[in-house]
Amino acid sequence: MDISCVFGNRLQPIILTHPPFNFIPHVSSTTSTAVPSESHFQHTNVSTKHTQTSPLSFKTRQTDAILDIQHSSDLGSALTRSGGILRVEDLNTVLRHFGKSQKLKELSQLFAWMQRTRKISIASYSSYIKLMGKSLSPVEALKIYDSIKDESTRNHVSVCNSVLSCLVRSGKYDSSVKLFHQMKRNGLNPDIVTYSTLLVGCSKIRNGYSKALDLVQELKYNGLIMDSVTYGILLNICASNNRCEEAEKYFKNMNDEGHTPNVFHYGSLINAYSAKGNYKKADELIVNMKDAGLVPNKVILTSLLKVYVKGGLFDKARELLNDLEALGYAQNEIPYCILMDGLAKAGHIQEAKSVFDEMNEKHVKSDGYSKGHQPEEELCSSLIFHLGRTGAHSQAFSIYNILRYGKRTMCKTHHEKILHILMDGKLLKDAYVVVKDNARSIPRPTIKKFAASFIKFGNINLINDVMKVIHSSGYKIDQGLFEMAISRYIDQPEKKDLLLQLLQWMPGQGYVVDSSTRNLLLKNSKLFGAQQIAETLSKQHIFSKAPRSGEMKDK
DNA sequence: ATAGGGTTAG
Repeated sequence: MDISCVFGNRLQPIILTHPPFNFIPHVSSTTSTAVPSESHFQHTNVSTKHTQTSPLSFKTRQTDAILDIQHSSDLGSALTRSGGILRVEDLNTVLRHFGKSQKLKELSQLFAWMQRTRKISIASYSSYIKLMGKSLSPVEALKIYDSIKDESTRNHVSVCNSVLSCLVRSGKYDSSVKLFHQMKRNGLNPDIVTYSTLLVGCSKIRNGYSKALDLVQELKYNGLIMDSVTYGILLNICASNNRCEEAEKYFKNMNDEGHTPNVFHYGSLINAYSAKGNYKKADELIVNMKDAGLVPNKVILTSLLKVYVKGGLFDKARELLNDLEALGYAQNEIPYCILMDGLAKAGHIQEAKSVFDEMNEKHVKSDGYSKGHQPEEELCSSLIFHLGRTGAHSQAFSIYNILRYGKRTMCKTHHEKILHILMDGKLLKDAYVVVKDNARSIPRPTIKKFAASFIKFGNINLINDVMKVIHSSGYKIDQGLFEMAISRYIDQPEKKDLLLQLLQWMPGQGYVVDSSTRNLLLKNSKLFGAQQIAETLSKQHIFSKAPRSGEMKDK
């Protein structure tokens, strides 16, 4: 079989890295385990002193040899010293041990030694490919597979299944399907492990549900029997694709076929119910689960919380959250987030806020499930969104501030979002604070909208400050805004000083009033003292001419 | 002897 079909080009055989020894993998499923133990000694230089004088039993010496190889600081000499006494099965155990403890160097060194001394079996290849695929790139695992020259090893189901799982694990669904077809073309009979592996692939892709159904049909057609693992994967797929009835059907089938469901099977089914908020069925399932002697764990109860929230049973959900707290299952933000978000969406803003406050009081932490995510921030942002949408502008702002002054870094887009909410709520002074601190992270159109609304409706005493702040953030103030500001001052002539201040500030920053604003000012100049206005405007005029004459001089 | 699953968060 040629794996190159999977990536389209022929992969470099691994042989190149270990030149003279591993050409002929001298492996077949029959010879590997049938090697008589005495023959091991001809491959290595086992210390004669050890083998002859040791009073220990052969079994004990094997155990010692395993420990020697697992813990030696020099694997090469440990293998020379202790490798000979061991059977292939023992070496496979050590191989898996190195894989489990992430000792990659030792893992490949031992495998190379096993190839060289031909103490290697199908199981060694299956394990090695699986372990390498877990920690290294799948390409590396494929190279290993490609380097296998022995047909019966290459075409072995468990070896192929290992490669399949490497592909699936690294998200290469299409490649895994290609390999699957190649396997069948080579006359290999896929087994239930093959199908389960491919089903896992279906659970990781979009629209995997119908592909999963095809595979189930095919495996049944081939006379294979679904087991509890296969059912587990299928239930998972149903739950995440909103296929509640189908999940129920598979759950029933597996029971009928004599497979006892575990917490994960129950969990998937509850999860399927949670999408629809089917609390009656979920409650019933929890009862069945307890009757079966299983204890609902944190994940199951959290899913149940989701069911209640989705079903609108907020009192029951609140009660369940208390239970979760009592059980120590509410140490991360997830359950609070579920309830809060449900409340916020249903318009129960005050209740959502109180759950939020409670969560903060309890110093709930992120527990690593969030993998680099910032769920606390996400839930805040969701709450801010819902609070803003339902008109609770100042509450939204208080949550923004918790985020802002919390230790976490926050996403720049929050500034813009809260700004819109504050403007909707006419909380312009708060909006001003947000702009002042974050002007550079806010897009120009939003700045413009803010400035316009502040100039029209904000505190008149702060208009000039707003102008200065947005200007120094790099925003070029347009005539429309100046005109609005000046009209506002004209409406309140007692703020004449502020108007003059603005007019005097403008030319220094390269701004001049346009002719219509100028006329507006002159028309109303008696309100402010015609003399002063005229003087200030003429200064602007001089400034406006100055840069142009400067340009001329340069030429 | 080897290969396949494991969950919560719009």
